[in-house]
Amino acid sequence: MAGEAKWLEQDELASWMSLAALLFKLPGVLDFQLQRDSGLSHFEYLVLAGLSESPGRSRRMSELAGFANGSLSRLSHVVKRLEQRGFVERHPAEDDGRITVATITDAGYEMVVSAAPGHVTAVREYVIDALTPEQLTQLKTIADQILAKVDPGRPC
Amino acid sequence: MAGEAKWLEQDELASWMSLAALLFKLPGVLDFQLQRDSGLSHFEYLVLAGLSESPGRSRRMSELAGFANGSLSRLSHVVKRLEQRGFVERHPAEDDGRITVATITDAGYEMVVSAAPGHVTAVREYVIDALTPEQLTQLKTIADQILAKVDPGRPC
DNA sequence: CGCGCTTACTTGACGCTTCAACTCATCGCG
DNA sequence: CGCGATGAGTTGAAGCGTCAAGTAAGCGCG
Repeated sequence: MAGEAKWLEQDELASWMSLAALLFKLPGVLDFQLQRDSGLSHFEYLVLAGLSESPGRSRRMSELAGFANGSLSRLSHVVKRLEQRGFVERHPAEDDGRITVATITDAGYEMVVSAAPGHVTAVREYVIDALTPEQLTQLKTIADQILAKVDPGRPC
Repeated sequence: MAGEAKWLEQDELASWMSLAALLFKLPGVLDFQLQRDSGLSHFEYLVLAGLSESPGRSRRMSELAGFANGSLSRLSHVVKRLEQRGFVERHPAEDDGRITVATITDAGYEMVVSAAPGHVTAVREYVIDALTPEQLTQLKTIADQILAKVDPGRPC
């Protein structure tokens, strides 16, 4: 690789270690809470939440995949499982037969509604309450700056 | 769930969304870089890096699992694959036959040495260079505070 | 109007992680 | 010493994500 790879300074390293630990642990506890209290993976939750907020409680697959930050293939598998569990339905769009529209069922809707408060509470407990309002602002700025480097072509 | 689940305020939500995006994307690009340039997953890298820095380039399995933040079972599978690739060796400890000691081979050592600069460069590019020194300090403080809530029984 | 190209999704196979069983080795205690 | 309990790792099956290939519907141009 690069012949000139500068190792990290002590305080850079310390910051990175803290961030790395955060990157590893926070998703873990949030996933765990959802799975334990609602039997949903985080991705499944995002899918159901996305549908529940969409007009007609429906959305086409590729849009939904983008919303949930996953590949179309992944979404397809997940939606198949959610359909078997009775939380969503799939129908081809009337005007274009290539398009599949996923719709959340009443059972699915109740599932999100019951899962959401616990999830929000967990986010509040672990993140929001741990920080001062000022730190929250700093965090947003920091995260956005890193994201701009990581994924330059994204809105905001 | 909790009857009293307070939803997030607008700016809380915005900060959370940025953090959530970061949590999702940053591990992705870092993993991708390692995989592409060195053919190692992040976990494999951690295992090899952990061994390369240990006295005698060796460490017992359970210690190594803790270091790499993974289960013993996961480590066992991974080390088996790394052994098949010729990067590590496993031997029972002389004084206690229950213990397995993993040792990195020369090939494995060269692999970490060649992988490390690219990884460090990626961290620098995506994280360090995106922030001011002051923000790096803020980030460490923020991450540590969240981690204290998430995982109260951890050093520092 | 028909034939190839593109779009939108689905499917199957493979690899990795997890979970629960299982195998040994060692320790404690009578 | 013997034997159950505990500790350290390993293994196999099951589930999820990814990648590549497959299917089917629309579009476009001769």
